[in-house]
Amino acid sequence: MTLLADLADVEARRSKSARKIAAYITAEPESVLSMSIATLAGAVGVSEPTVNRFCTGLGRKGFPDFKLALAAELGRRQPGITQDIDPDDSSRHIIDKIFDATRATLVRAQNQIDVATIDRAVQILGSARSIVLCGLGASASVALDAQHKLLRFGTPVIAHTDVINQRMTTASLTGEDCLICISYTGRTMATVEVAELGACAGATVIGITTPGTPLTGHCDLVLPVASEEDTDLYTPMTSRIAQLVLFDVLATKLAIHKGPAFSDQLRQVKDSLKTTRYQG
Amino acid sequence: MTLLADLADVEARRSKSARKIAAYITAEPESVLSMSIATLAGAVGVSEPTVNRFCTGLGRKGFPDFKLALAAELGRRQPGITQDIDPDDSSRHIIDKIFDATRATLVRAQNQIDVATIDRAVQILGSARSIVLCGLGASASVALDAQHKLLRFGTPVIAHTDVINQRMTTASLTGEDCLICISYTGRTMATVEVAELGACAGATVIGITTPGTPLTGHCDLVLPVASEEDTDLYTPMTSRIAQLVLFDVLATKLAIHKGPAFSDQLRQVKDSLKTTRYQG
DNA sequence: TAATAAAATCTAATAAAATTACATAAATTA
DNA sequence: TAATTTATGTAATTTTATTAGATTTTATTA
Repeated sequence: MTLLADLADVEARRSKSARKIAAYITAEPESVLSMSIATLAGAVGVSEPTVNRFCTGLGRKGFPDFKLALAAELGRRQPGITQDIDPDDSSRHIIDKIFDATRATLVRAQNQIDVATIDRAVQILGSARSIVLCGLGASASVALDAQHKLLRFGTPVIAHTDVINQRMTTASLTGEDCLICISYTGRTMATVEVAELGACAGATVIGITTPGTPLTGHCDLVLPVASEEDTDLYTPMTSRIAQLVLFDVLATKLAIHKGPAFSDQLRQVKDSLKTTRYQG
Repeated sequence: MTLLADLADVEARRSKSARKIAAYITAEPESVLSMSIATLAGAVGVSEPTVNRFCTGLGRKGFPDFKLALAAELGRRQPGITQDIDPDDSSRHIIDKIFDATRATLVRAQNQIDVATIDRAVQILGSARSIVLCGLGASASVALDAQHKLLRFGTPVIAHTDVINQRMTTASLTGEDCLICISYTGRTMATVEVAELGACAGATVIGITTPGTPLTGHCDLVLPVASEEDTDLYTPMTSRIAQLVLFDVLATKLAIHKGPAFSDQLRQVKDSLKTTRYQG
C-alpha cells in the first residue's frame, strides 16, 4: 500500500501525460477523491482514456478503484481525532485512546518529514568522526535508544544524559563531529546551552525538536517532530515515539548509505549477540 | 472512527432495510469496496435506491462517496502489509515503510492486550513498595523511559541497565517489591537470570516480553508484546515502540487508579520543571 | 535527415453504474 | 380501520467509466 510513493516513482518511469497526472494527484490528492474521471482529465489537460490507462497502469482495475486505493492511503495518513482521557473511561477505552493518539502522532510526524532534510542528516552522520547524543528527561531515553541503534555503524557514538558530562563532551567537539540534541519542548535551558556549546566548538549540530523554539537557533539542521500535546493531564507524551521512529529512519538510511559491503558488518553485530541468548 | 461507529448506530435508529444494509457492511466491509450498488443491493436483498438512500442518509453524496469514506476508514484501521526495505527504495518509500511497520506493530500490540492483565499489573504497581526495571540493549532505553514515567508517582522506582547492578538490586528485593523485566526476545540470559533472582527473593515479577519464551517462566505476570521481526536486515526493531506505549497505558491507568487527589501531585511535578525551560 | 516503427494520446461510441421520478407497499397513528 | 406518513421498489434518466479505432507524437534506423 504505497500508492503515493508509487505516484512519485511515476515521475521518472512513465510517459509525459502520466507524469502530469501523477503531479496533479500528488499536489492535491484530497480533491481528486471528489472528481469524476472527466473532471480530472479536464483539470490535468489530458483525455479521459489517458487517465484510465494511468490507473490500470498502476495496477488498479480502473478509475473508481484507483480512487478507493487513494482514499485508503489518505485515510491512513489522516490522524484520527485524538480524544482526551476521562478518568471514568473503561480500560479498553483508555487503551484505544492511547494507541490512537500514538498513531496520530506518528501520522503527523510522517507527514512532517522532509526527505531532503533526512538525506542531509544521513550525509552528516555518515561522514562524522564521532556522534554525541544529548537529551534530558524523556528525551534521555530517546538518546539512549538512538545510541543503541547507531552503535553498530562503527562510528564512535555516545549518549549523555547527565548535564555535566554533556557540557564537558560537547565543549571539546571539533568540526568533524556531530552533536544531536533532543528536546521535545525545544526550551529546556540545559539542552539549549549544550547545543550552543557544541556550535561554538564547531560541531555540526542537529536538533530533534519542535520548530521555532530556542533550541533551533543553535542548530545547523532541524528534524522537526510533530508536537501537539501536554494539553491533557492523563494523555501521555507521544512525541518521543515519533522521535524514536525518526531515528529508525535515519539509522536505516545510514545503513543503506554505507553500501552493500556494510551489511556484512551488520550481520556480524547481530551474530555477536547469539551467545547471550537461550536458543529457541 | 466516525463512519463505522455511525453504522453501529444505524442498528438502533433506522429502518429495517437500513439495518440489514448496515449489518452486511459491518460484517464484511472490505468486500463492499469492490461491489457496485447493484451487487450490494442484491447481496443484502434490497433495491438499489434503498442502498443509495442509506448512503445519503449517512451524510454522503451517494454510493461511490460512501465507498470512499469506508475505504478511508478501513485504511486507518488496517495498517498496510509490512514490506521489507530494499536498498534501492527511494527515501520516501523507506520512510513510509518504516512508519507503516511501526503502525502495524502498534495495531498488533493493541489487539494483543488483555484488559484484565493490564488491570492486575496496575494493581501490583499501585501497591508496590518499590519498583525495579531491568532491560538490556534496546530494552534498556525502554526501562529508562518507563522509569521516567513512573517517577512522578512517588513510589521509589529505578531502572537498571547494568547487569551487575541489576543482580545486586534484584537479589535484595522483598515480597512487597515489584520487578519488571523487559526483553523483546525473552531469551537474553542475563535478563532471565535477573527475573529468576527476583522471583527467588520473593518479589512480584512482571515480564514485558514475547509469550512462551524462557523469561516468562519466572514471571508472575506477563504483558505480551507482539513480535514478528528480525527477519529483514534493514527493517528496524519496532516492538520496543509497542513496549513504550504499553507503559504509557500502565502509567495512565495508574494515575487514574491513584484517584483524583493524586492529580494535584501530577501538576506539582509538572510545575517543578517550569524553571528549567525558556518560556514560550 | 528521411522513412519507418512503436508508443502514446485523442475522439467517438459503448457499456456500466448511479441517481431520480414516480408508483406501490408497509407501518404508524388517530 | 381509515388516513397519513414513511419506506421501498420499478423503471427511466443521467452520469460516469471503459473500449475501439483513428491520429498524432516520439523514437529508431538506414
